[in-house]
Amino acid sequence: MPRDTFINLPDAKRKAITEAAIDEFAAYPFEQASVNRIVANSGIAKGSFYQYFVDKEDLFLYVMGLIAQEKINYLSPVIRNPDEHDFFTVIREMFLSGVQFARAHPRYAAVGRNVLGNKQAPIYRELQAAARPTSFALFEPLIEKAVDRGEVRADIDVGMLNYMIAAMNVSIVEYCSEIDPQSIYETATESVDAFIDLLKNGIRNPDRLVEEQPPARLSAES
Amino acid sequence: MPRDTFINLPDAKRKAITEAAIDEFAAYPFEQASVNRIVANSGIAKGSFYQYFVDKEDLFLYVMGLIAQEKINYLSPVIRNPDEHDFFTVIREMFLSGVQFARAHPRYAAVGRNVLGNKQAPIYRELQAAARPTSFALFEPLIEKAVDRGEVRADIDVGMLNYMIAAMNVSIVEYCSEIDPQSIYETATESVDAFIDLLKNGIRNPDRLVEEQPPARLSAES
DNA sequence: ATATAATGTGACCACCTGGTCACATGACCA
DNA sequence: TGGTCATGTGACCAGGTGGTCACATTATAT
Repeated sequence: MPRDTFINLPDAKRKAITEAAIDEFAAYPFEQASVNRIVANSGIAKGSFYQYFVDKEDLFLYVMGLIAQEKINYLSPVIRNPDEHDFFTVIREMFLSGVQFARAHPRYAAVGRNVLGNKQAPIYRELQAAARPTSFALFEPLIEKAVDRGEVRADIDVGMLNYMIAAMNVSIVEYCSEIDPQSIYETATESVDAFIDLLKNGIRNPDRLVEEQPPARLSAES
Repeated sequence: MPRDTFINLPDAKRKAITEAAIDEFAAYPFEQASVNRIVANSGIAKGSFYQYFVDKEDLFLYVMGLIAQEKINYLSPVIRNPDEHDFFTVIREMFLSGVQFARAHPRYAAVGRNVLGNKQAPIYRELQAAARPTSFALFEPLIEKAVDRGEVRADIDVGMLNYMIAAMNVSIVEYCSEIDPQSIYETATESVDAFIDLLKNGIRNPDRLVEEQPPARLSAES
């Protein structure tokens, strides 16, 4: 946690520091981020920095907190009340919120990407330990409920689907910002819908005759 | 490229250096990897290192070359002759080869993960620029051919599917090594098959009556 | 045995890192 | 005005970085 001296700082100064920190953590993963650059870019003295934060990590966690809070603002009512909606509607909203968040706050998204890489960095494990329980605990029951409702195939591996959807949630943001960096809203929506459709219906041609269905698993005598 | 002095080195010494380098790049991303640690762990003098390699980057690219070559060995005949097989058979083999490679060479896989994170690091962009053309150029036509053959839905976005499959190829390795670090062969095969099944058929319950099919895209008046 | 070339070596370089600390500055109060 | 206390400051620290270089060692060839 930042020290009181930081909290009591004039808004302009506090903002300057915060902005410089976000820039730095967006440009470099935690280990490579430089306190020297941050203080230089925010126009404060090195010594002052350590009166505001106990650590580089202290600052980093503070920034992550800002990001998390802003991210929550992007969760639509649909996601907050997931039980009242179709499963695919919920994850569609989730994907969309991710894409929109990344477009509205590209620097925040960059920070997130930097921490999501380096998964074996100690700092990641700390964050993960804190955040995972909530995210996973919230989502798995959602899938189970979707199965109960008959929206999702009953033979699905819940853990695996959970993992895959989480992975897709990241990939789709990457994909959208890659094919259309300016990210027109409609393009993103179309991409998300296409993703959802793939997830929902699969990519197999449904018109195809199912002659050779049995040997779906071949070449491995396990 | 390593200098001749490195190529001409006695096998034991060359191996010691290579091993130490792999360990280092598996433990740290390129920027944080330390030449000092590498020379210490391989028992050579700092000066000697720079007679073998021009750079830290030179060594890194050498190691990446080793990994790429070993990875190629894991590509089954099915992948080498993709046109002769069903599309889903090909990507099944691809996923499997990825999982098996990661199990057989965990350090290599760790190096790969470290470079796949830090996507904005200069070193990544260099590698990507070199490797992407081949990987993408090879795979996209495969999807197109699958569509022509009627194996895959014709209304699919080829670019997106390509992206998604590439992303899944990474996620599934992560998933497999997470649920079963020792990675029994059968477990991995089952997981891959489950993934393929999801990709193929989607997660929607096919038995469900398609009453509310039309309003699949709702809540966005785009 | 001697000259020459190739290779091994670690002290050293400039630079950067996160973090500290003695001191300067300034605000507030008596 | 003088005293007290919170805040601002940058020189400084130990330690690490990638990379160099003058020199020692070894191998080769004459």
